Amino acid sequence: MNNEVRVRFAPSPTGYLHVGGLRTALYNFLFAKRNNGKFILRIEDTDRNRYVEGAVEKLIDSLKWVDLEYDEGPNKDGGFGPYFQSERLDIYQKHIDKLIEEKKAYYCFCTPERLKNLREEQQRQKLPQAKYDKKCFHLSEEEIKQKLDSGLPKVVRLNVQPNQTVAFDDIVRGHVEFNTDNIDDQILIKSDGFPTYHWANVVDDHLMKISHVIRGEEWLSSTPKHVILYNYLGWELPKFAHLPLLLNPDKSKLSKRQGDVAVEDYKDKGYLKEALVNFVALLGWNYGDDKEFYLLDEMIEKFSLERVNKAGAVFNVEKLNWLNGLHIREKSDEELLPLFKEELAKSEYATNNYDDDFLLSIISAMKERVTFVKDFIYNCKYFYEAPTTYDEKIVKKRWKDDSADLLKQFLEAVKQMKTNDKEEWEKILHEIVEKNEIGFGRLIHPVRLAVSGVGVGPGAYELLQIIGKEEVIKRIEKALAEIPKLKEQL
RNA sequence: GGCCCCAUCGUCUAACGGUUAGGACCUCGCCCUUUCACGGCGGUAAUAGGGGUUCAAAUCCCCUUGGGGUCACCA
Repeated sequence: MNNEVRVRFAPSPTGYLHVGGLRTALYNFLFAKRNNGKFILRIEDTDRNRYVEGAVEKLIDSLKWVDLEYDEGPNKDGGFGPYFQSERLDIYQKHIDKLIEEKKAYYCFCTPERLKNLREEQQRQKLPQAKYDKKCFHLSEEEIKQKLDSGLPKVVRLNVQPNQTVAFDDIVRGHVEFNTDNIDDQILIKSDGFPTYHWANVVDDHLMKISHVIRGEEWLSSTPKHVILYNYLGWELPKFAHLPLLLNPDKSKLSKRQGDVAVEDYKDKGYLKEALVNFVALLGWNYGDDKEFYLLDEMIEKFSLERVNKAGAVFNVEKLNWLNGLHIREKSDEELLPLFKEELAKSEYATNNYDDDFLLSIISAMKERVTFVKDFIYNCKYFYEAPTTYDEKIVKKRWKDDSADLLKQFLEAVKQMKTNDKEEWEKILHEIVEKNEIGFGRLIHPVRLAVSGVGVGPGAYELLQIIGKEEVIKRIEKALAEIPKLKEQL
């Protein structure tokens, strides 16, 4: 027996990677890397009714996007494959036969109708819990053989012994106990021959030598069934760690109804993978200090299951936004450039060919004041095109009686400019301010308005430099013609 | 409803018997500043309630309340 850490992320391919799934995958990944173990991806596709075209690919793409590369899994055999449960049917069958032989599991031929009636009857009697009545467990050998031969639809159920205590120790929750009276004879093999989650999961975790089962809390109440199975099979129990749930703002389990839940939604909205991962990691885990900015490698160094919280955590987008801005600011301009170009390609300016120096100068000017990479476009459209309107509030507030005259002086000075250096912009601005003996804002505000159409943005010298001499001249001439008229109307 | 899990500012969390209950997001104020931001400083804001145990309880135990999960031939 070796004690290599092997963990798995075992999603069912329902179409996309849920952010809750991302957190589960992340903790598995961090735990594996922290302990020099293996992170395995296993696809739990045992429900053929829920088959979704392309879901596995999307799942893998999302995992790849956030840099959670698996060590073993689809197209990456580590000797424990296949990693699709739908390709392991014979394995589940082989092990179930042994269980049936030992009466630890049994065939059940009850029809869905009978099951439905049974449940309804139990509800009518206000029984504390609806459970299968074990009818088929009491079938004689002959009856079973006869029904089997006749090809009746059948399932295989777990034979749960009455009134026993099933206990296990959970790394995040501690000691947990259940009484088997509250546990149903779970179906292990469905009538279509496919295993249920419970059966496939236990068999695979054992065969794939999974050392730690790290999954969402929604699995806690079915864990005793799994424990019973491990015991029946004589297999060693893995360590369990049930993670707190991710919650909607109203504290219910995070759902699509109340916002975006797919990783790709966040990607599309322009979140950085680093920010999403950082954020989701902190939903249920912290190292014990005040650090909140994390890159994947730093998390690997510090992660431990012992410091995972028990209580569910509300997925709070505002903090995610803050982290996104933080991660943008932590990246170099050069790192940001390709991300910026991606957004540009999706924008109305896609067909324009901007050179890197221009884009880099926008990044440098705007980096401190954005939340998203796409803000490099939409928060400062004046870098890409001349303003078509002027912010009325700013016109009202900043356009004074002498503004037109000052702008004219500025225009003349601009026309004389020899370079497009920041220093020269600064110089001519200051000369006009001194000559007219006015405050700096008196000139700067009208200039900003004329050139950008708005009252906010980066520093004036940078602004002018990025827009450039020729364009500044055009914009000021236009503003001179339009703003005074606008001012009159207000 | 049965079973199980959980419970510190609005939100994410720290404090693993002894702290003026700390940090972050949000929000508000001030500073920086040509604007908006960034940044800095400061404010508002929490141990769900009740019993125990203890010299001492947010922390341990019990009850109540509240929230959540789960009770499928879905995972």
